[in-house]
Amino acid sequence: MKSVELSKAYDPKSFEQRVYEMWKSEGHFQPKVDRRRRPFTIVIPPPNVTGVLHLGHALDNSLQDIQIRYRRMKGVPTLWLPGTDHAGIATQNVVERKLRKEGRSREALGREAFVDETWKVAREHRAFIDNQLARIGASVDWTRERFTLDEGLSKAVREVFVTLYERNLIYRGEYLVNWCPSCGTALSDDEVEHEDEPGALWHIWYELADGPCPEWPSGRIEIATSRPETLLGDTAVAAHPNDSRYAGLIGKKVRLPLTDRVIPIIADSYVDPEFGTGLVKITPAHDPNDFMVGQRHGLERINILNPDGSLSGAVPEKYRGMKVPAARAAVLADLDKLGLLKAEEKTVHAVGHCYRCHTVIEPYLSKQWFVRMKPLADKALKAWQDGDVVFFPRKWEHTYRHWLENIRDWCISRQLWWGHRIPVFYCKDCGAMMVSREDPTVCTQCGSSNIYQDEDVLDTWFSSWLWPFSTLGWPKDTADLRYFYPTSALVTGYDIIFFWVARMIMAGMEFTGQSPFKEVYIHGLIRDKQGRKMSKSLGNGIDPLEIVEEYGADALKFTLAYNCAGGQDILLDRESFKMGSKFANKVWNASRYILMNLEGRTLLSEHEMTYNETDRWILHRLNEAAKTVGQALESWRFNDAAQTAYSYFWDDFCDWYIEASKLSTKSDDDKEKDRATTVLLKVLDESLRLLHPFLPFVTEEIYGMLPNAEGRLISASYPQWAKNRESPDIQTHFEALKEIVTLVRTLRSEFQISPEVSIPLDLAFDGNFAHAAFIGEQTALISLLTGASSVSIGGASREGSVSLAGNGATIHVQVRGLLDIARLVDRLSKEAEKEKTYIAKLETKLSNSAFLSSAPTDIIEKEKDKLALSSAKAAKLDLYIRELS
RNA sequence: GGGCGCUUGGCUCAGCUGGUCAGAGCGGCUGGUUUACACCCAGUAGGUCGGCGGUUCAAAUCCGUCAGCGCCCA
Repeated sequence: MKSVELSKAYDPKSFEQRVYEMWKSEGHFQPKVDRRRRPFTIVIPPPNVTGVLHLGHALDNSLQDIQIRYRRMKGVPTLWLPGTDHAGIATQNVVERKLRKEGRSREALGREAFVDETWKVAREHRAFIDNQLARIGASVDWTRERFTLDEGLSKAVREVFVTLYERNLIYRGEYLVNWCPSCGTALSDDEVEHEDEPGALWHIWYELADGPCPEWPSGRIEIATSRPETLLGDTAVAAHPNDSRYAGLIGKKVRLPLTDRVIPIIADSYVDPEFGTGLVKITPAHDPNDFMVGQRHGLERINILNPDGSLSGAVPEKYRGMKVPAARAAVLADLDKLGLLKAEEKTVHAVGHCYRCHTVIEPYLSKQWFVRMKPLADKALKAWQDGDVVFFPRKWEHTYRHWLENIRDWCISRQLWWGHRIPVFYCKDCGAMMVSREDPTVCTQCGSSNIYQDEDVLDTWFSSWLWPFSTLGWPKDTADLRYFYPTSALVTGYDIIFFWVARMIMAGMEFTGQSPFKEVYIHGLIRDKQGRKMSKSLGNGIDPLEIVEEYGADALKFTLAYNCAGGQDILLDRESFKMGSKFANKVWNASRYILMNLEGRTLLSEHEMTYNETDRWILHRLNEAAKTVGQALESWRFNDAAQTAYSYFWDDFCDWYIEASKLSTKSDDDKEKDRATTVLLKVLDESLRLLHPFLPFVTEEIYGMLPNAEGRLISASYPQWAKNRESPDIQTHFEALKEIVTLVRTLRSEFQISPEVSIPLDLAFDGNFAHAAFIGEQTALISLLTGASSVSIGGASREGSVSLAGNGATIHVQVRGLLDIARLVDRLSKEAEKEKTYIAKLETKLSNSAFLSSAPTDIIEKEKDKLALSSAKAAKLDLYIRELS
């Protein structure tokens, strides 16, 4: 057989894209549907079509890829469905910015042309995102890629809207909504981010309309507000009905400052008598609480804002057109001039911002569409209570439950052009409203053709919440839907549990009667080393493609998985990815070594193979690793899985097994060289399988060069734990061997005995040493690993030797002449000291009658064993010290 | 105001259901050109597991409390 030459350096750029294209063109990403087997399905959390994948996406997709590859190799029909989200507000903003730069505008273009333009941009960006996904190695089934605005998905959206309307779960009404003046649209409560900001509480005098009176001689009352400009829309002042201070004022009127209006003083239990002065201005059109007070008291709602956030015609002339901050300043200045501004008290309060553009949100009165959430939430809660959906880690179930139990109706209409148009039509003649699956041509009430469609579009999340089944064909009863739905798992970050995860479960329950996925794995967020969220404005973001360029996609994936523990956030910088890169390099070089030594070798067939002790040891280790990795992946412990694979490959396979194999491969015995090479290739083959989910590219590339490999690694079988691979005895024997080797190496290192100096070793065993027979057969190996000139068992002259104490074994090393004896004595003394401290601890424990009577017997036995070992070791150390002195 | 998380060697962090779990990677230090790998090898550096109290034969691991940091929801 010929050797296989791998390039000297691991260079992921030279093969990653080629390998990806190969997988894709050979159809490995497509599920091999087998009706008899339950499939493993994940739908990708669809990224914004006009966005760019950041490290968070890289993490999310790496984790999904690992799971998908693992299941695929286990022979499970596996589907990972990719796609993108039209992201209404974000995308519209992107396109509007682009238009502005070109000197154009949405308004000038008109709706139709603008939507066309947006489609163009979306298509371009989508190709960009697809490429990013491919570059990080996502093994998604591109033939099933979906977009939330696809025809089928749009049909699903419409079906859901109409059905919910028919079930009386969608309604339209005029309410206070969260309004983003910059985006010019309403938002749902979840799309508002609250931040504490420095502000103030201004105390303002409101004068009684009828002047001073016996009940209120001062003739004026003090109101505290954090938003003084809204007083222009006040329609009442309220006190708590039980607040005796103001009992005499209820029913009287005050003159509203800066206006010519007179408004009543009312009593409402919403008012907190402890807060401020206990008197509150009521602005029903600009505060959610005031809105409800207004409803109870039939107060007028005066909307003082225009959609762009400027003050409307409802306010006195001089304030019209001012934006809120300017209006606030003007109102305060004017109040001060009039002597009506009593005081300014600095405070901090939570201010809502738009999650897309960070503009301050205004409560704004408008007619919008809402989903009645309570009935949907109840079903989603039940799914969780019944165990139909399980969160990993479990703690997120509290967040999920809390949100659902305190659910508020969902404002789903958006004043945008990009999105699913609301399927509601109005008749201009008779005013009828039609909610229908198909576009009507005439009014169903009066037959008039003078009808028009609602101008607004739906919240993007109104399509995202259908994603797990709309992507599989729903509402049609497709083969994919029947086979792959409900999906197996959802992988995402905790930041969208409300937005997305909970709503998907609601929609799944309502429309398919099942939770759309069985397991939800919630991972942490990627942050920089200071713990800050990565963001454009901070400039601390890391582009995953830059990492792919610098270190390779495998390094990216492995590093992320290795650091993904529980649901903890992951703190990273560019340097962090060296970890994965070094590991991939190690895999490359270990393989390179094995493949470069095939020259002239003949591989043995299965039936002529024999395994020596070291072979059985590594097969045992591999077997254990396969078991641990599998269990870890199935319980979503990515770090445990990655760490197990890492230490198996590096520590066991490279540092010990390959080194040990040189005993055979560098021997003169051709038969033995053939045998050893066969085992090396076999173990390498299985190791590559074990590592493939974490390092897909490099393992596939190497696998392709194995002389006896068949097919592609991506579709090869995953190592499974097997009983007949177990060799627990050899495992403990080998641990004893490693201890002996390490003792000698440490001696060499500490006393700087150069590698050229070959030293004779003689081993002696305690009477009850369980590994004596094994060690006795491994003298050649010990010699190789320690650089000893000879290894004998009990008998060599101890003249001129120093002694090293292991657990049950003693190594006599013929180097006394080379050592600084005083230093050796010092070292042995320290070691003996440590041992004695440990012994004392154990003795205390073992003389404690409470311990002896309460602890399980196996624990007591273990402690006794430890004591015996340590005592023997301490005794030996003392002996050696005496011998040297 | 309610809820959650974090505080382990210089740095970033693992440690599930309490008894070799005091660990990893990076960094540091010592020594290495044995033709797989210097993205390497061998060895090494001793951190009261935030403070206090409790439960237990036994706690980094459970409970309480305090302090600091962070997040989510009001």
